[in-house]
Amino acid sequence: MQEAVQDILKKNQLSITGSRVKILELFLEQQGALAHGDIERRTGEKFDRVTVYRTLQVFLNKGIIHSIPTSDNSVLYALCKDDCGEGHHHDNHVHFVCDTCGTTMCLDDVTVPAIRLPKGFKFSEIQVVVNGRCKDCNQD
Amino acid sequence: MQEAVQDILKKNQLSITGSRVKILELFLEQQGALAHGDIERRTGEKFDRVTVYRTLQVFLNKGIIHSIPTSDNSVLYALCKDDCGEGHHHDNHVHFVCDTCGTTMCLDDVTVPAIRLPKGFKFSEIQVVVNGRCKDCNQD
DNA sequence: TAAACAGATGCAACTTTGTTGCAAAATAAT
DNA sequence: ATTATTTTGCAACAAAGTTGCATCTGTTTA
Repeated sequence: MQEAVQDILKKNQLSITGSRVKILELFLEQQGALAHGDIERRTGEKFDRVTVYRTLQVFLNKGIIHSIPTSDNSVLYALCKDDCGEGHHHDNHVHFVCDTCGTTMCLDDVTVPAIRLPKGFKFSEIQVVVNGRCKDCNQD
Repeated sequence: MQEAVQDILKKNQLSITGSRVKILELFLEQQGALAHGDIERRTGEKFDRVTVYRTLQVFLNKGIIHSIPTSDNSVLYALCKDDCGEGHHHDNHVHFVCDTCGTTMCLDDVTVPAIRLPKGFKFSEIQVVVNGRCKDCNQD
């Protein structure tokens, strides 16, 4: 774990600091997406709010994480797959929000379908967010 | 226009008040989606911020408008088609955000494709937001 | 390894966005 | 026209996000 974290930071030419390590660890040990508030809470408010914002911003810029638009318009972040480089992401997967347990996750195996746009429109990115009931919640 | 507005309000059993009429007019005379801030500005700050929030909330509940999640996580609203009733919407269309002019619009003719979810997952709603360059901006 | 540099952090102050309770005003019903 | 019901505006607040700056930490180089 420690190694993975340091690897990611080094690969992105980021200095290894307390907040970056801790926040990356959170993402690695968690399968779902995290909101800014989650991160503050789960770091035990050890870091300043501003630091968390800036750390997330850096991770976003580097393509380490990506943000997910949700229908209630809260901001969520999730780890990118390795093939996301600086500048542009290619998170070509569907996001799923469970209405029962509230978890938001990446469905890495579900690719975004092609969309036939009207004449004159050109797309650069397509976001698909599915709401429903996740695997775990459907077992009850 | 005036009639259309009053019609919509009556149909939804809402009293006809200044802010509701004005805000509905904004939506009707505009093809794109509106952010809360747009509405405040374009009503000339005639109405209290709180009133605008509450009016939008009422319109949402009644199914007169729907909200659109965007990748930059701002909240946008757009008029629903007539067949949206109170409680649940069926805005089965794709939303488009133009990266050039910033307009967000409903592509009413582009329906949301079926998504094949992994075993155990059940969907209730699917949101598709496409970023790119709109018709108007591609003519330049 | 220590000094020097660059970058990251924390703090304070502030802006923007959204919410709540309540009294006053506007709308609808009688 | 009067009453009852909604809606509105105000004030105060809470949450979310930003900026500038001094201080501290991590990295580099000698």
